[in-house]
Amino acid sequence: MSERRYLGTIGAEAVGAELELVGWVHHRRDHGGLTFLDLRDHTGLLQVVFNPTAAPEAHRAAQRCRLEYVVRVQGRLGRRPAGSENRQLATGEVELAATGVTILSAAEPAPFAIGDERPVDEGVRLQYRYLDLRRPRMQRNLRARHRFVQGLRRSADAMGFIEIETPTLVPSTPEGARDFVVPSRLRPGFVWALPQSPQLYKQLCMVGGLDRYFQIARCWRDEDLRADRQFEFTQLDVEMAFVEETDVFAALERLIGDAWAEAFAIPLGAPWPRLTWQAAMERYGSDKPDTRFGNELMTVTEALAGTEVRLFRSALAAGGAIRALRVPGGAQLPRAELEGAWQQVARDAGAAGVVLLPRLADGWQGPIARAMGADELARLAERTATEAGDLLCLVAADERVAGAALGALRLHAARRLGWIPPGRLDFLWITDFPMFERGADGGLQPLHHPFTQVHPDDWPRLESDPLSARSRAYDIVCNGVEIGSGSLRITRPEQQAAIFRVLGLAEDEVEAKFGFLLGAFRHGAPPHGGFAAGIDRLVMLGLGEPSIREVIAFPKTQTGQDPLTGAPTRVTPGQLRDVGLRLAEPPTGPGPATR
RNA sequence: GGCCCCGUGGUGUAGAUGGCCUAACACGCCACCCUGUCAAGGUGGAGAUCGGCGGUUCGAAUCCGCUCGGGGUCGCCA
Repeated sequence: MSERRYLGTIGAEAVGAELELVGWVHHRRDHGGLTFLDLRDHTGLLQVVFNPTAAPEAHRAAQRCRLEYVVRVQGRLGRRPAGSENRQLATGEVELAATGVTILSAAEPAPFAIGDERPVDEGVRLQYRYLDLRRPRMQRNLRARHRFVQGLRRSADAMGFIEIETPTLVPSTPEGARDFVVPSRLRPGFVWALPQSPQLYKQLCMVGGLDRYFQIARCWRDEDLRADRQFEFTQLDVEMAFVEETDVFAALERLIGDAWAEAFAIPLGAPWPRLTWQAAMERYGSDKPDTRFGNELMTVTEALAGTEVRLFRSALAAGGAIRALRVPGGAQLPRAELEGAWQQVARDAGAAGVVLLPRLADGWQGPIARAMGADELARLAERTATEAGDLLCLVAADERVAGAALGALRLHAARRLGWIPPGRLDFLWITDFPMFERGADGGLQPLHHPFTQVHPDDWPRLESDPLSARSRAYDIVCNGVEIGSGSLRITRPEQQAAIFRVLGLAEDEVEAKFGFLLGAFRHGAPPHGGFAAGIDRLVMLGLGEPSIREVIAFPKTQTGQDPLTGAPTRVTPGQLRDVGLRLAEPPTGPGPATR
């Protein structure tokens, strides 16, 4: 074939040309005599007309064409007869009068309609992903993703970043997420891990004098999947030497802003608002607040300090707080819904429950309101600006628990009552995260990672009161979705040693796990910091998709399987022998062995 | 591991309170008719025992239990 003409680009200027075109049969309209085939490629549709008197051979061949056949057609491009133009179609002024057609590939009837946006069961879509990819949604999404990534690359290049590929067979570390482990054939009994992030390598790049590193990095985490989480995902990974927070912020705002403009033709604006972690927790009960709407949380502990209500009194006696969320217009919600779904939201967030106080024109409703004094209710109304018609939600508990429950209710109310303005994008930075948190085992663990710098004001009390120490870590949040996080890194050995002491890591343990990094820092390490942003989530947001699976070509299901290939598969005895492994239990369930 | 939702021909759906469901509709598929349609039209046809197994019942797609699959979410994701 000479020069390929794409179907969606063919217009009136080509009228009279002899063309040879290829594509999929999108629609077929057989009038017995005249037969129309709509030919499709990724650029659009073109109508091909087969006339039995003008080209009997081609017409007969067209009768055999079915939907989704791949065909090559020859003919002359003509203007459509007056009155038969299709204004819905970009190429609707013209049509190809076919003189010949070749079936390049026949097609069985598709399990679902290709040219139709109607929803199809996602399991079926994934099983036939190659057909799903032909449909408008995935075509649009993957092309937008491509443009987004190209935008990132162009922008990074323009700012002097260089793209480095770091290894995907890396040492396994027990910290953080569960690793995907790869057995090592040449050292039986030893394993590789797939990287959860290129963190340590990019820091080594800084020591290596590369100055500004970036990578479109595939990362793996063997944890349960969600709408916004897959086993493997792609992040924009960035590290910069000789920088402070503001430099990293500016770089990320520009990178994402440039890519956003390129993929979605929307200017994001900059700089993005910054909110400390403390303020986010107080105002939204979340470290990834959805700031597209207000309705912030309030604290009413003082207003109820002298309360007789046992529920409140016992929480206060235990050192807890009473926090509040006002739901304007919420008093009309059915009692059954409040006591059902709304209570459930609070319980799922870890609270024992939520006190739901509808305020009507004739006063507060519910048994707890009746147990409260009139002055108490008046103070509550004043403090929270609750008016007739509103619903007041109160949670009395540990401050964090109360915040989490009301934060969850705030999101629930927003979806239920339509508080979220459509089309809005609220990017913001969350700063000043705590350095440590308590893990499930009661021990301290880094909130970000142990190479994060401590806030300069908090070094003095790092070891005496580690939980109060802030770090120089920061997140990007957009519309309540965590987009990514970063930090300024420690490069001074004595600071790093202090962190490891707080974490209770023995020196030989540190040496075994991170000796290579600490060694590098003894050879002239520039101060540096960076960021990692989830590309799947960014593209999902940009497209308004509800799940990252909609922007990933071949995703896994929630149970971590690929319905298309059947992976994961069993392993043959030979494969196991090669890598020196023996199965403790035979695998159950279906699934063929590979090879 | 917990909680919640869903599972009817190839696809999408309908099938309150169990019997009139020997399961309906739309699209798709097959055949025939039809020379200007474009979600073409017309006529006819094939195709599901209601995810699977077990139970309750005179009787179940409809009720119960278990199980499998899909999805949401909590835990988990330094």
